Amino acid sequence: MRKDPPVARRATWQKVAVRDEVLNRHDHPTAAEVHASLRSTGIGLATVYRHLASLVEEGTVRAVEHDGETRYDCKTEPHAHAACTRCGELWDVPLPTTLSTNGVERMSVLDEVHLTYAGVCSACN
Amino acid sequence: MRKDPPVARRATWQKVAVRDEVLNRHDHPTAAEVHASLRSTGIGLATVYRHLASLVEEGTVRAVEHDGETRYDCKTEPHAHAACTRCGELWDVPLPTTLSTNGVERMSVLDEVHLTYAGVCSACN
DNA sequence: CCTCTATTGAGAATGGAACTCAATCTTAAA
DNA sequence: TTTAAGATTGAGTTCCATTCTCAATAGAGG
Repeated sequence: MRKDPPVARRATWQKVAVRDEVLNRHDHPTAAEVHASLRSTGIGLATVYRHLASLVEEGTVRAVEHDGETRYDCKTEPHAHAACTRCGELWDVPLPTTLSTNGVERMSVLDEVHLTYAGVCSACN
Repeated sequence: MRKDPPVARRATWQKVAVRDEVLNRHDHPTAAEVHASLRSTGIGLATVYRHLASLVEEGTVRAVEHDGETRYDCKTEPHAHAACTRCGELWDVPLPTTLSTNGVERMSVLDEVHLTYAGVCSACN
């Protein structure tokens, strides 16, 4: 008996603010960072989380798990990520043009491929 | 002024138990699952976490982030994972033999490549 | 203006992971 | 052995990201 998830249907100013904030920055912000950027509007943290979830569900933005927290990505086309373990920076890199799915036969429906390179960026090194 | 992390140096029965448990199962258990399996020994959950962390640091086992929790993998050679979003099962798959690192030039030291396929396994479908 | 429902936000709840610290165990010296 | 110094343990606490609860509010359609 699960309650229906709270999916926003109306385009309230809160939803517009959250969407615009994520779409306008390319630095993969966390929910807390989005909330911080919108602090002056008085929006609540729970509302930010709610709208981020619904934007992901709609396919407007993409969620990226990194280092135990969820970051949001304005770029929805398939792509990989690279992360610096020193400074924590996360940036986009193209997905290899050919990616063999050898050994994934047991998967009858392949939805997503998550590829992340971890290392030290040249700035840190 | 950070306290040194508690790295276990002595091979206590607790450490041996945690290591053996992870090395003997191929189902990518979580810390809580390892703790549950060792319940009869009376080992503490914090001790399980500590030894899992030190085993990862030593390179004896490998940590895999999946669905917001850390799972432990007895297989340390480079390989990819596949996860069923329906039943939650996680299994090993080989890494593609050639994986272009196109666009990763900004990374001066490449430590790890994390590749995970997400979808629905044939059993669930 | 009214009613009904969606949405909001403050705060509480959750859950995995890490930390604290007194008690216990080891080691190596005496 | 006996002992002191130091490492390890585990119960409980704390942390932190995220989700949930619920009373209050806002809008849409009458």
